[in-house]
Amino acid sequence: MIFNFRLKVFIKVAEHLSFTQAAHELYVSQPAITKHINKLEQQIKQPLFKRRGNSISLTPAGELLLDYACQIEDLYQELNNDLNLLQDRTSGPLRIGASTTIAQYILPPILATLKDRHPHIEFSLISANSKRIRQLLITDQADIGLTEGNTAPPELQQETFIKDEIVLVTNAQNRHIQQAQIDKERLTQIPLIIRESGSGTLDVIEQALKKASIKRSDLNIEMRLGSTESIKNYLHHSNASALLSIHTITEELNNNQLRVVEIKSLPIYRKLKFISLHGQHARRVQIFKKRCLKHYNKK
Amino acid sequence: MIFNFRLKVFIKVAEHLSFTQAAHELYVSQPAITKHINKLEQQIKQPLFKRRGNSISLTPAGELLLDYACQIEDLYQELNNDLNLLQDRTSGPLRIGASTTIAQYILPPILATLKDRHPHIEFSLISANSKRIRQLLITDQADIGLTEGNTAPPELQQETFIKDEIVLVTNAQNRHIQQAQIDKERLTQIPLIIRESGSGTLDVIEQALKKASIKRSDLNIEMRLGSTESIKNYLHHSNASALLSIHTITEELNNNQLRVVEIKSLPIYRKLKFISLHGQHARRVQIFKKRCLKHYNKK
DNA sequence: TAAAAATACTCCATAGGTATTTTAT
DNA sequence: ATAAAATACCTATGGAGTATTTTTA
Repeated sequence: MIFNFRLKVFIKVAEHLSFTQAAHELYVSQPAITKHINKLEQQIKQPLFKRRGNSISLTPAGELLLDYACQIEDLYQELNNDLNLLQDRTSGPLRIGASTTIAQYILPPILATLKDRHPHIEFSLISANSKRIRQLLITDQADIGLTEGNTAPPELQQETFIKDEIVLVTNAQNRHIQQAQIDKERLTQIPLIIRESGSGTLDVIEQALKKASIKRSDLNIEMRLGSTESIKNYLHHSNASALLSIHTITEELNNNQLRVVEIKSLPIYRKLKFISLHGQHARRVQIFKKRCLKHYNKK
Repeated sequence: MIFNFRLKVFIKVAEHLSFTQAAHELYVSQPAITKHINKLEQQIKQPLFKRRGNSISLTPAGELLLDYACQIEDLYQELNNDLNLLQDRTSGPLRIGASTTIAQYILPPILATLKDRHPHIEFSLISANSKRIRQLLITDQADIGLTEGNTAPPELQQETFIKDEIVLVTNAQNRHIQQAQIDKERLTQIPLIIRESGSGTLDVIEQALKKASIKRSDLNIEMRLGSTESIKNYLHHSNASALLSIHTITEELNNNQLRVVEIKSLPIYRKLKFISLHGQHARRVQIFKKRCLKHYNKK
């Protein structure tokens, strides 16, 4: 990916008429935006925005630049597409960014198959939170991202990968919960282990509970733990339960170490998505996506 | 002026198929060019040039990039034109780069008139050698340049300003040369003061002498001095003569301090030129050029 | 007074330089 | 052997960050 970041900054600011907003979408600080715009104004020797303290608008020079900047960005876009097509090889590096759960539980088997079929692709997997993944894509430090389907800035293309389900899990020997199903009122009595706040998984859970009119204070939260692995290990020695992505416990379900308890009329779903920069059509990326989808469709 | 220097580097290298040549024309070092190209290749993840030790050629990716890069540069060009038209004011900064003689003797009166008529233009005058002036223009540290008409890279537009004449000058009281004319054989006997080697003035002199079949060793060089002012001061206390641009001695001719001695059939002329980046159509630049030309035409 | 942009400062990565080595004809 | 590009190393500038201040609706 080759482009002019300063122009991109300008376009974003012009689109939103806000330095702060642009800063968020480009994952840089607001003073960084200020400096880019100042530099541009200095280069063209005239102001691009009229500043009115807490709002801005484009000057005629700004309008003109916006027009050209868009054209230039489009050219860069096209260029990058064509360059990707050209190097369409099944060899070379592929930098995948994935949020923690996906990187730990979903991708490893897929990557194993892929490496087998495409030994010349050099996979590298970065795991980080969703925001950081989006940032990696925008700054061209990753070729493809996999995260929970959060809102993303418009230059990021989203595509559904799979549905994920968050389920109630207990130790398979748990005698406090012997049914395969419970109703949502019962849920509030069960001692629960959940992830620390800030986790993507916890966010979805809270949203679903809200829909079902359950307040977080209604829950009987026994403990918050920092990782899925910690939670699973805790469950092995406790009669508490946890809300976990179904994908994180396939092993333990097969071994009969853990057991899923259905919560009647409270399904918690989320979509896991591929995200990539528009025009990211490199062959390796396509191969990767296709394999991911196939892996889950054959089941 | 706003553009992408790295792309410009690539275009230059692609045009000449030479890193070294591109380095010269862009006034940067060869390793700098190497680094730019490497960076580009890294960004697009494929080589742009095939290196064969002492020659290079474009890869298909290189051909593709060249195509787009030219389009992008053209857009930047147009953009800059339009921006210049927009800010067409008779106020603001005007950065002039001029070679020493021009900056010291030719521009001051012109700038005085101009400041009078356009008090809102903020003139700044940088004096340096011709090469440095060209470099200032290319790197957008000057808006307009004035130098002796040397060869310049193709992105610099040249336009003749005035003809300059290098003349033989002596102290007005010099009793060793009383004629108004001498022939070129006599020239070789006269003790001469000239500029140090490297000076643009000296270059033209040597070329003219060569044409007249006079070797430098034929001349009776009494001393080399570092500036025109030094030479003039020397002449005031000596019976030596000097070859100086006619423009540097107008004052002393009026005061009858110095005297011009014509050398028969050995006129030494050079052209002084405006140089600017193509598409430098800012109003202030036009005003400046027009005033320069007018100043000399009215005479 | 509250929201947004500007400023002050610190830090690090990058672009540039010079000197030298490697490479392919 | 030579011409050209690559490499090594050093320096300075610019871009990014955080914390804070200024501005105006």
